[in-house]
Amino acid sequence: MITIMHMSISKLFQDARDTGLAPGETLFVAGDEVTGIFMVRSGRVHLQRHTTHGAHMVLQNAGPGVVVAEASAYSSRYHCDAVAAEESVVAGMPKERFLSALADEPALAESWSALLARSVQAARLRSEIRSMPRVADRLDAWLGEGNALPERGRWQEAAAELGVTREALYRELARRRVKP
Amino acid sequence: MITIMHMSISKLFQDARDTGLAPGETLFVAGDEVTGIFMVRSGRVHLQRHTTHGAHMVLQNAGPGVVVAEASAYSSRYHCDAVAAEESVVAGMPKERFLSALADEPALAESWSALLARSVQAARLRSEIRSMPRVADRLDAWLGEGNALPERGRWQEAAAELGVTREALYRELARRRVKP
DNA sequence: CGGCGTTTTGAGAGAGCTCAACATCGGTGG
DNA sequence: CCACCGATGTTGAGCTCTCTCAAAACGCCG
Repeated sequence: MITIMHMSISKLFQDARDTGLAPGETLFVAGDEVTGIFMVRSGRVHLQRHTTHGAHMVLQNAGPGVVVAEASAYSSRYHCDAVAAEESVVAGMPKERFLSALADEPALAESWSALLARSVQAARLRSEIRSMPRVADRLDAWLGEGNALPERGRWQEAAAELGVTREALYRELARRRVKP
Repeated sequence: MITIMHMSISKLFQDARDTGLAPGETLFVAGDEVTGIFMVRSGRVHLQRHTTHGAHMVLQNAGPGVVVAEASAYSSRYHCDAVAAEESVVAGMPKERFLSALADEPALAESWSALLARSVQAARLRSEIRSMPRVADRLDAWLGEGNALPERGRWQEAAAELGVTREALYRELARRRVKP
């Protein structure tokens, strides 16, 4: 069932305009007007917000088939930044066209609602993970949710997603290597 | 506009069945089958999950007019517990009836999607708050978001919502009383 | 080889968590 | 009215853990 729902939203983006993104390239930043809705075709796009002193926190990790910043469809301006974590391609379509398509097709609207509902659960899970004080607990909960540690050279991204400093994650990983 | 969207979902619950909840009474627990959708009429219902050693964490603070566990509409079973934080009344309607009403009325479906979108933003904000290491920062961010400290006798609830221990919140409040 | 970014490791300080004692308040029942 | 009781608020001391600053060791690529 989930696959079917996923398919119908994907189909809506079939004839959308594709754009390539280089690693680190930004799709939009907080404050920008919301004119389009984007779906990741390949690669990975991070929805993030800046904290104090330059550090950034990941609020959504959008892989292939995932809509970036779903919640912005009903806002006039973005609340976060979106940047490509790697070489990516995103499909974009005008917000008005997207919303009218939902209004015309009830089945599509239901798929969209179900997708938003899963985003709510994902975001709540993230907040649950981040309220754990110990890095070890956060990592366990994150790994237990189907997430996997990225390849070497990208561990910092995992740290940002867990809401901890790089050093703290490195130490935890070292601790696990010697004493699992 | 927000008010209008809010109204239409509320109207859907006009002829729903009301149930009273005593303080501390549970509406449902994690694992229960999702048979109905609930909206808070009066009082306050907390959506929460148990952590280790009995402490609980608030994932949603549903006041009057707010739908409890919106994300569960597309799940077969609940992922969290819902308990009344105070004397409350909730309106419940069968899940099938709720979903078919959305399918029949496009305007209603759009309101529902917009409501889910706001829940996503709220949950993301919560995760942002909880990834702050200092209690003072969490409290500031929480207060800056329209939240207010509850009356005396319910400060622990605020602590649960901020994801900190009671003592930590008490100390921070004491710190602010003497040196604002 | 020489940068540049990532990974590793060290040391110190800060802040929350835990356990614990005690005060305060509200309600109950003798 | 007062003693008792439970829950909430308050404060203290110690521990643990992360954060911060800092300095290396790798690893990759021009």
